[in-house]
Amino acid sequence: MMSAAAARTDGPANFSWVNPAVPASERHLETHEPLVHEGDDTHYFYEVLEGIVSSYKIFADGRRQIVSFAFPGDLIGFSQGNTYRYDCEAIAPSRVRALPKTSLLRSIRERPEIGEKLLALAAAEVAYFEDHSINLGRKSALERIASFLLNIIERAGFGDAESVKLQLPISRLDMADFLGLTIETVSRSMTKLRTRGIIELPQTTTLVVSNMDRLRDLAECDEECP
Amino acid sequence: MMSAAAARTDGPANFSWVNPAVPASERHLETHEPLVHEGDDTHYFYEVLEGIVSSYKIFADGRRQIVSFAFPGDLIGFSQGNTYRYDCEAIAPSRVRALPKTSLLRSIRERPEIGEKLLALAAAEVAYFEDHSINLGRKSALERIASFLLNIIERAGFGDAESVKLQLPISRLDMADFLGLTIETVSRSMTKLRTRGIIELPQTTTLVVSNMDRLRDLAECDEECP
DNA sequence: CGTGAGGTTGATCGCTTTCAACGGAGGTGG
DNA sequence: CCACCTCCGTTGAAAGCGATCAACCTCACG
Repeated sequence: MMSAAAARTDGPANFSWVNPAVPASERHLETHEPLVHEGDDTHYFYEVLEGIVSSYKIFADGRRQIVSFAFPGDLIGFSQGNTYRYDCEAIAPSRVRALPKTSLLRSIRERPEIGEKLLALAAAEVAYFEDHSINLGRKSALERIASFLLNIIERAGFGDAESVKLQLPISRLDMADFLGLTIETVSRSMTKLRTRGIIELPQTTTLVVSNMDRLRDLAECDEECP
Repeated sequence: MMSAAAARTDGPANFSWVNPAVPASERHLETHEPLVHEGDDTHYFYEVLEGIVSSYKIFADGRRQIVSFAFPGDLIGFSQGNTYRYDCEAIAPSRVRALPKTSLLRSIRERPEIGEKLLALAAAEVAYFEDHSINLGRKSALERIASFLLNIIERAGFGDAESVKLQLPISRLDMADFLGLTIETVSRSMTKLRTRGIIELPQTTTLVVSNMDRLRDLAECDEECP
Protein backbone atom coordinates (compact mmCIF):
# COMPACT_ATOMS: atom_id res chain seq x y z
CA MET A 1 0.00 0.00 0.00
CA MET A 2 1.24 3.48 -0.80
CA SER A 3 1.16 6.08 1.92
CA ALA A 4 0.20 9.68 1.37
CA ALA A 5 3.44 10.98 2.83
CA ALA A 6 5.50 9.15 0.25
CA ALA A 7 4.10 10.65 -2.91
CA ARG A 8 4.23 14.42 -2.66
CA THR A 9 8.01 14.51 -2.51
CA ASP A 10 8.17 16.63 -5.64
CA GLY A 11 5.70 19.05 -4.14
CA PRO A 12 2.81 20.65 -5.98
CA ALA A 13 3.25 22.80 -9.05
CA ASN A 14 3.66 26.48 -8.32
CA PHE A 15 3.47 29.75 -10.12
CA SER A 16 6.81 31.20 -9.20
CA TRP A 17 7.60 30.91 -12.90
CA VAL A 18 4.95 33.48 -13.70
CA ASN A 19 7.09 36.48 -12.98
CA PRO A 20 9.71 36.50 -10.27
CA ALA A 21 9.43 40.26 -10.13
CA VAL A 22 5.73 40.14 -9.33
CA PRO A 23 5.04 40.85 -5.69
CA ALA A 24 3.28 37.84 -4.23
CA SER A 25 2.05 37.87 -0.67
CA GLU A 26 1.10 34.78 1.28
CA ARG A 27 -1.90 34.37 3.49
CA HIS A 28 -3.00 31.77 6.01
CA LEU A 29 -6.59 30.65 6.29
CA GLU A 30 -8.32 28.69 9.04
CA THR A 31 -11.08 26.21 8.28
CA HIS A 32 -14.20 28.12 7.16
CA GLU A 33 -12.28 31.35 6.85
CA PRO A 34 -13.40 33.22 3.74
CA LEU A 35 -10.92 34.17 1.03
CA VAL A 36 -13.12 36.17 -1.32
CA HIS A 37 -16.80 37.00 -1.58
CA GLU A 38 -19.11 37.01 -4.54
CA GLY A 39 -18.91 40.44 -6.14
CA ASP A 40 -15.38 41.21 -4.94
CA ASP A 41 -13.16 42.77 -7.56
CA THR A 42 -10.75 40.30 -9.11
CA HIS A 43 -7.59 42.16 -8.14
CA TYR A 44 -5.78 38.96 -7.27
CA PHE A 45 -5.56 35.40 -8.37
CA TYR A 46 -4.72 32.96 -5.61
CA GLU A 47 -2.48 29.98 -5.83
CA VAL A 48 -3.23 27.37 -3.20
CA LEU A 49 -0.01 26.29 -1.50
CA GLU A 50 -1.47 24.11 1.23
CA GLY A 51 -4.90 22.90 2.32
CA ILE A 52 -8.15 23.05 0.34
CA VAL A 53 -10.18 26.07 -0.74
CA SER A 54 -13.76 25.74 -1.93
CA SER A 55 -15.81 28.06 -4.08
CA TYR A 56 -19.56 27.82 -3.70
CA LYS A 57 -22.92 29.44 -4.11
CA ILE A 58 -25.73 29.62 -1.57
CA PHE A 59 -29.29 30.15 -2.77
CA ALA A 60 -31.84 32.36 -1.05
CA ASP A 61 -33.55 29.26 0.36
CA GLY A 62 -30.34 27.86 1.84
CA ARG A 63 -29.36 25.31 -0.79
CA ARG A 64 -25.61 25.29 -1.32
CA GLN A 65 -23.52 23.99 -4.19
CA ILE A 66 -19.76 23.77 -4.00
CA VAL A 67 -18.52 24.54 -7.48
CA SER A 68 -14.93 23.41 -7.03
CA PHE A 69 -12.23 22.45 -4.61
CA ALA A 70 -8.82 24.03 -5.13
CA PHE A 71 -5.94 21.85 -3.98
CA PRO A 72 -2.27 22.79 -3.67
CA GLY A 73 -1.04 23.86 -7.09
CA ASP A 74 -4.46 25.02 -8.24
CA LEU A 75 -5.14 28.61 -9.25
CA ILE A 76 -8.27 30.46 -8.12
CA GLY A 77 -9.82 33.30 -10.02
CA PHE A 78 -8.79 33.07 -13.64
CA SER A 79 -12.23 31.84 -14.68
CA GLN A 80 -13.66 35.05 -13.31
CA GLY A 81 -14.15 38.32 -15.10
CA ASN A 82 -13.70 41.59 -13.23
CA THR A 83 -15.52 40.35 -10.14
CA TYR A 84 -15.64 36.99 -8.40
CA ARG A 85 -18.79 35.10 -9.18
CA TYR A 86 -18.72 32.90 -6.07
CA ASP A 87 -17.68 32.93 -2.45
CA CYS A 88 -14.43 31.15 -1.69
CA GLU A 89 -13.35 29.82 1.68
CA ALA A 90 -10.95 27.31 3.14
CA ILE A 91 -12.43 23.97 4.16
CA ALA A 92 -9.21 22.98 5.91
CA PRO A 93 -6.31 25.04 7.29
CA SER A 94 -4.75 26.48 4.15
CA ARG A 95 -2.06 28.72 2.77
CA VAL A 96 -2.49 30.75 -0.40
CA ARG A 97 -0.32 33.12 -2.40
CA ALA A 98 -1.94 36.21 -3.87
CA LEU A 99 -0.86 37.07 -7.43
CA PRO A 100 -1.78 40.50 -8.78
CA LYS A 101 -4.06 39.89 -11.72
CA THR A 102 -2.93 42.75 -13.91
CA SER A 103 0.77 41.99 -13.73
CA LEU A 104 0.06 38.30 -14.36
CA LEU A 105 -1.92 39.14 -17.48
CA ARG A 106 0.58 41.74 -18.58
CA SER A 107 3.35 39.19 -18.38
CA ILE A 108 1.55 37.16 -21.06
CA ARG A 109 2.47 39.81 -23.59
CA GLU A 110 6.09 39.70 -22.65
CA ARG A 111 6.37 35.95 -22.36
CA PRO A 112 3.91 34.03 -24.53
CA GLU A 113 4.82 30.74 -22.87
CA ILE A 114 2.99 32.01 -19.79
CA GLY A 115 -0.14 32.34 -21.84
CA GLU A 116 0.38 28.82 -23.06
CA LYS A 117 0.79 27.51 -19.56
CA LEU A 118 -2.31 29.29 -18.33
CA LEU A 119 -4.17 28.01 -21.35
CA ALA A 120 -3.17 24.45 -20.55
CA LEU A 121 -4.33 25.02 -17.00
CA ALA A 122 -7.65 26.35 -18.20
CA ALA A 123 -8.06 23.44 -20.58
CA ALA A 124 -7.47 21.02 -17.73
CA GLU A 125 -10.06 22.80 -15.66
CA VAL A 126 -12.60 22.60 -18.47
CA ALA A 127 -11.86 18.89 -18.85
CA TYR A 128 -12.35 18.45 -15.13
CA PHE A 129 -15.73 20.18 -15.23
CA GLU A 130 -16.81 18.11 -18.21
CA ASP A 131 -16.24 14.95 -16.23
CA HIS A 132 -17.88 16.45 -13.19
CA SER A 133 -21.01 17.34 -15.11
CA ILE A 134 -21.25 13.70 -16.14
CA ASN A 135 -21.07 12.74 -12.48
CA LEU A 136 -23.77 15.19 -11.50
CA GLY A 137 -26.00 14.54 -14.47
CA ARG A 138 -26.08 10.80 -14.81
CA LYS A 139 -24.46 8.96 -11.93
CA SER A 140 -26.15 7.50 -8.86
CA ALA A 141 -25.17 8.62 -5.36
CA LEU A 142 -22.89 5.63 -4.88
CA GLU A 143 -21.22 6.15 -8.25
CA ARG A 144 -20.68 9.85 -7.53
CA ILE A 145 -19.00 9.06 -4.21
CA ALA A 146 -16.82 6.45 -5.89
CA SER A 147 -15.86 8.87 -8.66
CA PHE A 148 -15.08 11.57 -6.12
CA LEU A 149 -12.87 9.36 -3.97
CA LEU A 150 -11.11 8.04 -7.05
CA ASN A 151 -10.49 11.55 -8.27
CA ILE A 152 -9.03 12.63 -4.92
CA ILE A 153 -6.75 9.61 -5.03
CA GLU A 154 -5.63 10.36 -8.58
CA ARG A 155 -4.96 14.01 -7.75
CA ALA A 156 -2.80 12.80 -4.88
CA GLY A 157 -0.82 10.66 -7.32
CA PHE A 158 -2.01 7.22 -6.22
CA GLY A 159 -4.16 6.44 -9.22
CA ASP A 160 -2.24 3.32 -10.17
CA ALA A 161 -2.02 1.75 -6.75
CA GLU A 162 -4.04 -1.35 -5.84
CA SER A 163 -4.80 -0.04 -2.41
CA VAL A 164 -4.36 3.35 -0.86
CA LYS A 165 -4.39 5.01 2.54
CA LEU A 166 -4.71 8.76 2.84
CA GLN A 167 -6.15 11.62 4.83
CA LEU A 168 -9.48 12.97 3.59
CA PRO A 169 -9.85 16.37 5.24
CA ILE A 170 -13.23 17.02 3.65
CA SER A 171 -16.38 16.90 5.76
CA ARG A 172 -19.48 14.96 4.75
CA LEU A 173 -21.29 18.24 4.28
CA ASP A 174 -18.68 19.55 1.86
CA MET A 175 -18.69 16.30 -0.08
CA ALA A 176 -22.49 16.41 -0.20
CA ASP A 177 -22.61 19.99 -1.40
CA PHE A 178 -20.02 19.26 -4.07
CA LEU A 179 -21.75 16.13 -5.33
CA GLY A 180 -25.30 17.45 -5.22
CA LEU A 181 -26.32 15.12 -2.40
CA THR A 182 -27.17 15.35 1.31
CA ILE A 183 -24.92 14.43 4.24
CA GLU A 184 -27.14 11.45 5.01
CA THR A 185 -26.81 10.07 1.49
CA VAL A 186 -23.05 10.58 1.54
CA SER A 187 -22.84 8.80 4.86
CA ARG A 188 -24.98 5.91 3.67
CA SER A 189 -22.93 5.57 0.48
CA MET A 190 -19.70 5.48 2.46
CA THR A 191 -21.11 2.74 4.66
CA LYS A 192 -22.20 0.85 1.59
CA LEU A 193 -18.67 1.02 0.19
CA ARG A 194 -17.43 -0.15 3.58
CA THR A 195 -19.80 -3.11 3.90
CA ARG A 196 -18.94 -4.14 0.36
CA GLY A 197 -15.30 -4.33 1.37
CA ILE A 198 -14.16 -1.63 -1.04
CA ILE A 199 -13.02 0.90 1.56
CA GLU A 200 -12.26 1.10 5.28
CA LEU A 201 -12.67 4.11 7.54
CA PRO A 202 -10.43 3.76 10.61
CA GLN A 203 -11.31 7.37 11.41
CA THR A 204 -13.79 9.51 9.56
CA THR A 205 -10.94 11.52 8.05
CA THR A 206 -8.78 8.52 7.19
CA LEU A 207 -9.66 6.70 4.01
CA VAL A 208 -8.32 3.28 3.13
CA VAL A 209 -9.24 1.91 -0.26
CA SER A 210 -8.62 -1.81 -0.16
CA ASN A 211 -9.98 -2.60 -3.59
CA MET A 212 -9.19 0.08 -6.16
CA ASP A 213 -10.45 -2.04 -9.06
CA ARG A 214 -13.97 -2.27 -7.68
CA LEU A 215 -13.88 1.44 -6.85
CA ARG A 216 -12.92 2.15 -10.45
CA ASP A 217 -15.67 -0.11 -11.76
CA LEU A 218 -18.20 1.75 -9.67
CA ALA A 219 -16.88 5.14 -10.72
CA GLU A 220 -16.92 4.19 -14.40
CA CYS A 221 -20.39 2.67 -14.07
CA ASP A 222 -19.13 -0.69 -15.25
CA GLU A 223 -20.39 -2.48 -12.15
CA GLU A 224 -22.35 -5.66 -12.88
CA CYS A 225 -24.89 -5.39 -10.08
CA PRO A 226 -25.00 -1.86 -8.69
CA MET B 1 -41.15 41.36 -28.55
CA MET B 2 -37.79 40.87 -30.17
CA SER B 3 -37.49 38.46 -33.03
CA ALA B 4 -34.63 36.07 -33.55
CA ALA B 5 -33.85 37.40 -36.99
CA ALA B 6 -33.20 40.90 -35.71
CA ALA B 7 -30.36 40.24 -33.33
CA ARG B 8 -27.65 38.30 -35.10
CA THR B 9 -26.96 41.08 -37.56
CA ASP B 10 -23.36 41.33 -36.39
CA GLY B 11 -22.96 37.59 -36.83
CA PRO B 12 -21.17 35.26 -34.44
CA ALA B 13 -17.55 35.70 -33.46
CA ASN B 14 -15.12 33.86 -35.66
CA PHE B 15 -11.54 32.75 -35.62
CA SER B 16 -10.35 34.18 -38.88
CA TRP B 17 -8.11 36.40 -36.75
CA VAL B 18 -6.18 33.37 -35.60
CA ASN B 19 -3.92 33.18 -38.58
CA PRO B 20 -5.04 34.10 -42.05
CA ALA B 21 -2.32 31.87 -43.44
CA VAL B 22 -3.63 28.81 -41.65
CA PRO B 23 -5.49 26.51 -44.01
CA ALA B 24 -9.01 26.17 -42.69
CA SER B 25 -11.43 23.80 -44.37
CA GLU B 26 -15.16 23.88 -43.92
CA ARG B 27 -17.43 20.91 -43.43
CA HIS B 28 -21.18 20.42 -43.44
CA LEU B 29 -22.89 18.12 -40.98
CA GLU B 30 -26.40 16.71 -41.05
CA THR B 31 -28.37 16.16 -37.86
CA HIS B 32 -26.84 13.24 -35.93
CA GLU B 33 -23.80 13.20 -38.16
CA PRO B 34 -20.68 12.59 -36.07
CA LEU B 35 -17.81 15.09 -36.12
CA VAL B 36 -15.26 13.30 -33.95
CA HIS B 37 -15.18 10.15 -31.84
CA GLU B 38 -13.79 9.57 -28.38
CA GLY B 39 -10.16 8.62 -28.76
CA ASP B 40 -9.61 10.45 -32.04
CA ASP B 41 -6.37 12.39 -32.24
CA THR B 42 -6.84 16.10 -31.69
CA HIS B 43 -5.42 17.18 -35.02
CA TYR B 44 -8.04 19.85 -35.46
CA PHE B 45 -10.05 22.27 -33.45
CA TYR B 46 -13.45 23.05 -34.90
CA GLU B 47 -15.16 26.39 -34.96
CA VAL B 48 -18.91 26.11 -35.27
CA LEU B 49 -20.16 28.45 -37.99
CA GLU B 50 -23.78 27.37 -38.09
CA GLY B 51 -26.04 24.94 -36.25
CA ILE B 52 -25.36 23.16 -32.95
CA VAL B 53 -22.78 20.48 -32.19
CA SER B 54 -22.99 18.36 -29.04
CA SER B 55 -20.29 16.47 -27.22
CA TYR B 56 -21.45 13.58 -25.08
CA LYS B 57 -20.62 10.34 -23.36
CA ILE B 58 -22.58 7.11 -23.45
CA PHE B 59 -22.14 4.57 -20.66
CA ALA B 60 -21.98 0.83 -21.13
CA ASP B 61 -25.55 0.55 -19.83
CA GLY B 62 -26.89 3.14 -22.26
CA ARG B 63 -27.06 6.21 -20.06
CA ARG B 64 -26.03 9.31 -22.00
CA GLN B 65 -24.85 12.71 -20.80
CA ILE B 66 -24.39 15.62 -23.15
CA VAL B 67 -21.41 17.55 -21.84
CA SER B 68 -21.86 20.68 -23.92
CA PHE B 69 -23.56 22.29 -26.85
CA ALA B 70 -21.38 24.29 -29.21
CA PHE B 71 -23.18 27.16 -30.90
CA PRO B 72 -21.96 29.36 -33.74
CA GLY B 73 -18.79 31.10 -32.59
CA ASP B 74 -17.85 28.34 -30.15
CA LEU B 75 -14.63 26.40 -30.46
CA ILE B 76 -14.52 22.62 -30.04
CA GLY B 77 -11.47 20.74 -28.90
CA PHE B 78 -9.23 23.07 -26.96
CA SER B 79 -10.20 21.48 -23.65
CA GLN B 80 -8.86 18.18 -24.95
CA GLY B 81 -5.34 16.82 -24.73
CA ASN B 82 -3.92 14.79 -27.57
CA THR B 83 -7.12 12.82 -28.07
CA TYR B 84 -10.77 13.75 -27.88
CA ARG B 85 -12.37 12.61 -24.66
CA TYR B 86 -15.92 12.56 -25.97
CA ASP B 87 -17.93 11.90 -29.09
CA CYS B 88 -19.14 15.00 -30.91
CA GLU B 89 -22.01 15.18 -33.36
CA ALA B 90 -24.36 17.73 -34.84
CA ILE B 91 -27.84 17.91 -33.32
CA ALA B 92 -29.02 20.19 -36.10
CA PRO B 93 -27.75 20.80 -39.63
CA SER B 94 -24.42 22.50 -39.03
CA ARG B 95 -21.33 23.96 -40.61
CA VAL B 96 -17.90 23.85 -38.97
CA ARG B 97 -14.45 25.09 -39.87
CA ALA B 98 -11.48 22.85 -39.09
CA LEU B 99 -8.43 24.64 -37.66
CA PRO B 100 -5.17 22.72 -37.51
CA LYS B 101 -4.29 22.46 -33.85
CA THR B 102 -0.53 22.73 -34.17
CA SER B 103 -0.50 25.86 -36.25
CA LEU B 104 -3.05 27.46 -33.94
CA LEU B 105 -0.90 26.73 -30.91
CA ARG B 106 2.27 27.76 -32.72
CA SER B 107 0.73 31.10 -33.54
CA ILE B 108 0.47 31.81 -29.82
CA ARG B 109 4.25 32.16 -29.70
CA GLU B 110 4.28 34.63 -32.52
CA ARG B 111 1.28 36.61 -31.43
CA PRO B 112 0.65 36.58 -27.68
CA GLU B 113 -2.70 38.28 -28.07
CA ILE B 114 -3.97 35.04 -29.57
CA GLY B 115 -3.07 33.26 -26.35
CA GLU B 116 -4.91 35.95 -24.45
CA LYS B 117 -7.98 35.57 -26.60
CA LEU B 118 -7.98 31.80 -26.25
CA LEU B 119 -7.46 32.20 -22.52
CA ALA B 120 -10.48 34.47 -22.28
CA LEU B 121 -12.44 31.90 -24.24
CA ALA B 122 -11.34 29.14 -21.88
CA ALA B 123 -12.18 31.26 -18.85
CA ALA B 124 -15.67 31.84 -20.22
CA GLU B 125 -16.08 28.12 -20.74
CA VAL B 126 -15.01 27.37 -17.18
CA ALA B 127 -17.46 29.98 -15.91
CA TYR B 128 -20.18 28.37 -17.98
CA PHE B 129 -19.46 24.94 -16.52
CA GLU B 130 -19.41 26.35 -13.02
CA ASP B 131 -22.93 27.63 -13.47
CA HIS B 132 -23.98 24.39 -15.14
CA SER B 133 -22.72 22.31 -12.24
CA ILE B 134 -24.93 24.38 -9.95
CA ASN B 135 -27.87 23.57 -12.19
CA LEU B 136 -27.13 19.87 -12.18
CA GLY B 137 -26.24 19.65 -8.51
CA ARG B 138 -28.91 21.65 -6.76
CA LYS B 139 -31.76 22.69 -9.00
CA SER B 140 -35.08 20.94 -9.51
CA ALA B 141 -36.19 19.75 -12.92
CA LEU B 142 -38.32 22.84 -13.48
CA GLU B 143 -35.53 25.17 -12.40
CA ARG B 144 -33.05 23.42 -14.70
CA ILE B 145 -35.35 23.81 -17.68
CA ALA B 146 -35.91 27.46 -16.83
CA SER B 147 -32.15 28.04 -16.49
CA PHE B 148 -31.51 26.27 -19.76
CA LEU B 149 -34.09 28.24 -21.72
CA LEU B 150 -32.88 31.47 -20.18
CA ASN B 151 -29.32 30.63 -21.11
CA ILE B 152 -30.27 29.89 -24.71
CA ILE B 153 -32.07 33.20 -24.84
CA GLU B 154 -29.10 35.08 -23.40
CA ARG B 155 -26.69 33.41 -25.83
CA ALA B 156 -28.97 34.56 -28.63
CA GLY B 157 -28.72 38.12 -27.34
CA PHE B 158 -32.26 38.54 -26.00
CA GLY B 159 -31.42 38.45 -22.32
CA ASP B 160 -32.87 41.89 -21.62
CA ALA B 161 -36.12 41.51 -23.48
CA GLU B 162 -39.43 41.20 -21.65
CA SER B 163 -40.70 38.59 -24.04
CA VAL B 164 -38.96 36.59 -26.70
CA LYS B 165 -39.77 34.38 -29.66
CA LEU B 166 -37.15 32.10 -31.15
CA GLN B 167 -36.47 28.76 -32.75
CA LEU B 168 -35.33 26.02 -30.40
CA PRO B 169 -33.82 23.35 -32.63
CA ILE B 170 -33.01 21.04 -29.72
CA SER B 171 -35.03 17.87 -29.18
CA ARG B 172 -36.47 16.87 -25.81
CA LEU B 173 -34.01 14.01 -25.69
CA ASP B 174 -31.02 16.29 -26.16
CA MET B 175 -32.31 18.70 -23.54
CA ALA B 176 -32.88 15.80 -21.16
CA ASP B 177 -29.43 14.34 -21.67
CA PHE B 178 -27.85 17.74 -21.16
CA LEU B 179 -29.80 18.52 -18.00
CA GLY B 180 -29.55 15.09 -16.41
CA LEU B 181 -33.26 14.40 -16.79
CA THR B 182 -35.54 12.18 -18.88
CA ILE B 183 -37.59 13.20 -21.89
CA GLU B 184 -40.77 12.72 -19.88
CA THR B 185 -39.60 15.07 -17.14
CA VAL B 186 -38.53 17.66 -19.70
CA SER B 187 -41.89 17.40 -21.39
CA ARG B 188 -43.77 17.71 -18.11
CA SER B 189 -41.68 20.71 -17.07
CA MET B 190 -42.33 22.44 -20.38
CA THR B 191 -46.08 21.94 -19.96
CA LYS B 192 -45.83 23.23 -16.42
CA LEU B 193 -44.15 26.41 -17.72
CA ARG B 194 -46.89 26.62 -20.31
CA THR B 195 -49.81 26.19 -17.91
CA ARG B 196 -48.24 28.77 -15.61
CA GLY B 197 -48.32 31.25 -18.47
CA ILE B 198 -44.56 31.70 -18.61
CA ILE B 199 -44.01 30.27 -22.07
CA GLU B 200 -45.97 29.29 -25.15
CA LEU B 201 -45.17 26.55 -27.65
CA PRO B 202 -46.87 27.24 -31.00
CA GLN B 203 -44.79 24.41 -32.39
CA THR B 204 -42.49 22.15 -30.45
CA THR B 205 -39.49 23.89 -31.98
CA THR B 206 -40.82 27.40 -31.51
CA LEU B 207 -40.42 28.91 -28.08
CA VAL B 208 -42.23 32.02 -26.96
CA VAL B 209 -41.38 33.36 -23.54
CA SER B 210 -44.17 35.67 -22.53
CA ASN B 211 -42.92 36.39 -19.03
CA MET B 212 -39.15 36.65 -18.83
CA ASP B 213 -39.24 37.89 -15.25
CA ARG B 214 -40.91 34.79 -13.93
CA LEU B 215 -38.58 32.63 -16.01
CA ARG B 216 -35.64 34.42 -14.42
CA ASP B 217 -37.10 33.98 -10.94
CA LEU B 218 -37.45 30.27 -11.55
CA ALA B 219 -33.96 29.96 -12.97
CA GLU B 220 -32.43 31.86 -10.07
CA CYS B 221 -34.46 29.86 -7.56
CA ASP B 222 -36.08 33.00 -6.21
CA GLU B 223 -39.59 31.76 -6.84
CA GLU B 224 -41.98 32.19 -3.90
CA CYS B 225 -43.98 29.00 -4.34
CA PRO B 226 -42.15 26.58 -6.63
C1' DC C 1 -18.76 15.68 33.13
C1' DG C 2 -21.55 18.59 30.26
C1' DT C 3 -21.82 20.51 25.72
C1' DG C 4 -21.82 20.91 20.87
C1' DA C 5 -20.38 19.66 16.30
C1' DG C 6 -20.05 16.06 13.03
C1' DG C 7 -21.36 11.45 11.68
C1' DT C 8 -24.46 7.32 11.44
C1' DT C 9 -28.76 4.95 11.11
C1' DG C 10 -33.87 4.43 10.79
C1' DA C 11 -38.60 5.69 8.98
C1' DT C 12 -41.23 8.20 5.87
C1' DC C 13 -42.06 11.40 2.08
C1' DG C 14 -41.82 13.21 -2.51
C1' DC C 15 -39.76 14.18 -6.91
C1' DT C 16 -38.08 12.05 -10.80
C1' DT C 17 -37.84 7.79 -13.24
C1' DT C 18 -39.82 3.96 -15.29
C1' DC C 19 -43.30 1.62 -17.77
C1' DA C 20 -47.07 2.19 -20.76
C1' DA C 21 -50.43 4.13 -23.88
C1' DC C 22 -51.79 7.70 -26.91
C1' DG C 23 -51.49 11.60 -30.41
C1' DG C 24 -49.82 14.43 -34.06
C1' DA C 25 -46.58 15.60 -37.92
C1' DG C 26 -44.16 14.12 -41.83
C1' DG C 27 -42.92 10.66 -45.31
C1' DT C 28 -43.84 6.77 -48.32
C1' DG C 29 -46.26 3.80 -51.23
C1' DG C 30 -50.48 1.72 -52.77
C1' DC D 1 -55.71 10.88 -52.02
C1' DC D 2 -55.45 8.24 -48.25
C1' DA D 3 -53.72 4.30 -45.55
C1' DC D 4 -49.79 3.21 -43.07
C1' DC D 5 -45.65 3.82 -40.61
C1' DT D 6 -42.22 5.98 -37.89
C1' DC D 7 -40.42 9.54 -35.02
C1' DC D 8 -41.16 12.67 -31.49
C1' DG D 9 -43.72 14.59 -27.92
C1' DT D 10 -47.34 14.26 -24.33
C1' DT D 11 -49.84 12.28 -20.56
C1' DG D 12 -51.03 8.79 -16.95
C1' DA D 13 -49.95 5.33 -13.29
C1' DA D 14 -46.68 3.04 -10.52
C1' DA D 15 -42.04 2.35 -8.66
C1' DG D 16 -37.66 3.79 -6.74
C1' DC D 17 -33.95 6.61 -5.19
C1' DG D 18 -32.53 10.17 -2.57
C1' DA D 19 -34.40 13.89 0.58
C1' DT D 20 -36.38 14.92 4.81
C1' DC D 21 -37.33 14.36 9.62
C1' DA D 22 -35.73 12.39 13.71
C1' DA D 23 -33.03 9.82 17.06
C1' DC D 24 -28.70 8.33 18.57
C1' DC D 25 -23.65 8.00 18.74
C1' DT D 26 -18.82 9.57 19.11
C1' DC D 27 -15.33 12.52 20.10
C1' DA D 28 -13.03 16.84 21.17
C1' DC D 29 -13.03 20.46 24.31
C1' DG D 30 -14.08 23.49 28.11
